[in-house]
Amino acid sequence: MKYSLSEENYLKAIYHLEKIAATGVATNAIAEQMETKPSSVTDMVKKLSEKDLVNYIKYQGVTLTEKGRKTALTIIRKHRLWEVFLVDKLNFHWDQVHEIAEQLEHIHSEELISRLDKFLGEPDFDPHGDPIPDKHGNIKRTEKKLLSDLDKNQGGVCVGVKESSAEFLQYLDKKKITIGTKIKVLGKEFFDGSMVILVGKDQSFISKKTAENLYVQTN
Amino acid sequence: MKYSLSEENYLKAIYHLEKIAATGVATNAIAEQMETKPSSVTDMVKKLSEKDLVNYIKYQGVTLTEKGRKTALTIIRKHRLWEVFLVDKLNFHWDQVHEIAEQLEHIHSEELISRLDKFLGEPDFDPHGDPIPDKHGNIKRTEKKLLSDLDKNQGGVCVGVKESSAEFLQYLDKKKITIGTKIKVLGKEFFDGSMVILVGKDQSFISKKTAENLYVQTN
DNA sequence: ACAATATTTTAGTCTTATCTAAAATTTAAT
DNA sequence: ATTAAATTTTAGATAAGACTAAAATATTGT
Repeated sequence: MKYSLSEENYLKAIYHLEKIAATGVATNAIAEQMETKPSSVTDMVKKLSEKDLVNYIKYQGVTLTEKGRKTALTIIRKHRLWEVFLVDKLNFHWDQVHEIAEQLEHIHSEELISRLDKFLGEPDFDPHGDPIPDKHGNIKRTEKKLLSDLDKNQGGVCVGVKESSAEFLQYLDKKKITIGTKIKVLGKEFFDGSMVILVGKDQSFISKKTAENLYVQTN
Repeated sequence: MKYSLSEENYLKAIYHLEKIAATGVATNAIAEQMETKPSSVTDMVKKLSEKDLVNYIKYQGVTLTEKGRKTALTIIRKHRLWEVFLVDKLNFHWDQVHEIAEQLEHIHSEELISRLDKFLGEPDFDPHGDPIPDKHGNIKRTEKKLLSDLDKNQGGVCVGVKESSAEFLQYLDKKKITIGTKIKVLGKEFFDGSMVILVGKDQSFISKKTAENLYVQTN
């Protein structure tokens, strides 16, 4: 099945919101995510429901059906594979690729994605450390922690970011932190949650907010 | 300026039709090319005229303005660069890439195309032998050339013969080559100047002498 | 419990791009 | 030079997706 740009974007948004909200995803939440109005969301959600992509009961929010989840995951797969292409092959910086990938993710061609995947070496993670679903929609789940949850002297490898705004990514760059960077907590200030950490060989000071948006793999 | 998918497709169609029709491009011709109805064309053409992309006088067909031509050429540039990507990097066959490139050509990002161009080695021709406009919309305008002067992978349309003996013309007939036939150079032998060429869908072997007597148009 | 507030849905409108049917204009034929 | 035929335009309708304003339902605070 081929879905419209709008339908695909809604599915993606609902998928991401479903991970956060334990209950059915609220109309208002979708509206905010999509930068549209709640009434528009209601209309679209009805249409997606007709197509068996979401479960929808009036006033009770939305959940993805299996079909909807699979569809969302193929779009996310495409988005992340294109991001790898943009960074690895075209040498874009990791904070420049989101907007372009938002467009590329809607190109319809299974063959294209299959070949792109091979061309890129069948990567498991995108440039922000997010996992790339395989063609069946399976995600390689690795437990990752927020840097803010590490204790003093604990260390790990940066594997992703929670927030991926260009501002934050550029800030991380300035701090010489990127996917794969080794980090160790040298000190943690109790009163404001700020940290002194070791980044490679240099000390760095980061705020609680930063630590709460950086995922590390500890092993 | 950013134009809609539909607007871009109309501009492209008009560009291609303008090369054939000496006069203003007919509404019906556009409708056929776009697989739509003449009345739809009239509507769109009015809109393009408002935006100063085409010159339009009722009942007298359309021509592209300078702005329209430039815009059409950037879309064609994108289309052809993506085709090179699909064939050279993803190993698609040259007859599989058109449909996918039709989608990719509408991705909006100058930076992307600039980097893609570099990544591909700034190619001058697409996999079908069509020339790739540069970022300013300039096409390597090659008026009619001798087939023997073409490089590998370059293509063109047969537009004439240098020698017009019956023998030669009969030979061309046997080779299924006539005015308007599309030809692409698949291989060129250095030592005797002979060529393997694609005539329509079939391969053919021709001598240097033959190639030196065939004019092709490469744009 | 029940009023106040927040959320969600409905109803009706708008825009873009398309269509059909009918009218206007141009081109071709005798 | 008229008429017939083909082309093009207009007028009005439709579908997708979004919006506003108002109505319906849920949630919250006391």
